[in-house]
Amino acid sequence: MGPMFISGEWLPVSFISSRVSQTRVALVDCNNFYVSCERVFDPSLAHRPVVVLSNNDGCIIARSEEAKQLGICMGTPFFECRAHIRQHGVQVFSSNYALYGDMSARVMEILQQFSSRMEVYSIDEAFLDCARGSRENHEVWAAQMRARVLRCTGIPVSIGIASTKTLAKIAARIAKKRPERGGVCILDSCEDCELLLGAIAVEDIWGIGRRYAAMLRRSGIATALKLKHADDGWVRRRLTIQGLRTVMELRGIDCIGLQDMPAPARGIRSSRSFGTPVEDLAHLREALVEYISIAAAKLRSKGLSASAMQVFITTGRHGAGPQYNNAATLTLPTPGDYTPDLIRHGLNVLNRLYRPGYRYRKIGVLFTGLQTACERQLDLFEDSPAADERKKCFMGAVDAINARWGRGTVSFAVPVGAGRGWRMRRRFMSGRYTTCWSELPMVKAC
DNA sequence: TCTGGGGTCCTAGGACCC
DNA sequence: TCTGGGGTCCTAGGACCC
Repeated sequence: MGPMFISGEWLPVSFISSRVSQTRVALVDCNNFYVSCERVFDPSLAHRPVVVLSNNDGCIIARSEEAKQLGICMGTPFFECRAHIRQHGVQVFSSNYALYGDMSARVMEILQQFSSRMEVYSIDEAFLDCARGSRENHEVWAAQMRARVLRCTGIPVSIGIASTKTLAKIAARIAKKRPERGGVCILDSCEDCELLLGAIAVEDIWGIGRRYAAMLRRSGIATALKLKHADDGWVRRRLTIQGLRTVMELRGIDCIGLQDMPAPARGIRSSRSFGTPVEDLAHLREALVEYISIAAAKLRSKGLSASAMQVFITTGRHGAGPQYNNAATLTLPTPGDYTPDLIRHGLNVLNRLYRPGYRYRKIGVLFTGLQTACERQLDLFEDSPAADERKKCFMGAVDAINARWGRGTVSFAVPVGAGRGWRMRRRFMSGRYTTCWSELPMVKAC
């Protein structure tokens, strides 16, 4: 069956098929994931307020329930709430992605045992296709899943089940907010659904962010229930086709579908804010080389070559002083994944971009026009096959060493004098307990 | 005095997500 | 003093083509 034409737009096939088949999708969401990871390896953190900071110890990005109750908000700059945090004895961690990434992989491996189709949506969430069955069957299935994830990894999860992904997200939210439901919420009957949607604020809907929520509220739409019954044409004009899909999904019509085959990446980026502002070109070059190396390793790990690269530098949006944000894109002579070539091009772009006299806060690189080896257009004048093979062997060796001994064990140098003050701050790091031999947790015998 | 129409491709910017 | 990083999709507008 082909796609269906509705309200001036094509919607996917699933628009029709779902009405007939009444599929069910589950969203499994790890509770306060980063905090939960830290707690697994330090049980003394249980029942205590804990927060995890973003890179560079900038903002609050994860909070335990106790920290939420202290009024600590998501995204708050750390320096603004430091006094509050100290006063209440909140435990603070820098983000430890080596640990969270590995814990995530363990959770996903277990979830996979519960469904033939699964979409890993983010580091702490997955959508699963529910087998056909009664509500009772789904309740048992979800309860088993929660118990097994908790037993095998120590991570608590909430599960929402509904006919569309958008409704499943809402169900999981309800499951998390109302502990009496045992961590599982199934949205199915119409009356039940309408009642619950009336209590969901419009900004808490998946796909409705701050801007859209403000606009909707100004137009008298404050709840998920109101949005569900909004006029299609109006939604289409004000929220684009994406917004119309969200509304359809609230009505129980599947417009997004489960993506169990991950789509190929469209862009690969690496960037960081500096620990302290940087003014001179030499330090910018040093930082850029590092980020190009990271992004290029990611390209190779996915078997991709980039056909264009964008370099961007910024003085940041906050703070006093003159501001300068700029980016420049370069189409590469031939698509590639070879770090030294990419560094050479990147440094040339940076030379064009750099203006002296600014305090830079961030630099980064974005690779686009990604293609797989078999898609790659060959260049009549490019390296000989032997030279190409040498490059491949060389990068393969570098990647293998860095995979075994840690990122940056072997790196590309640029001439630079001073220290590395630009490196990001990570003052509250826990150990890489699961991915680094020297940082395994120790148990003391009494 | 009078100067087309329809299409594709690319990019920048804005919205969203975790 | 101190405000993350890495993604996605959609739209509008410009360049270009016949």
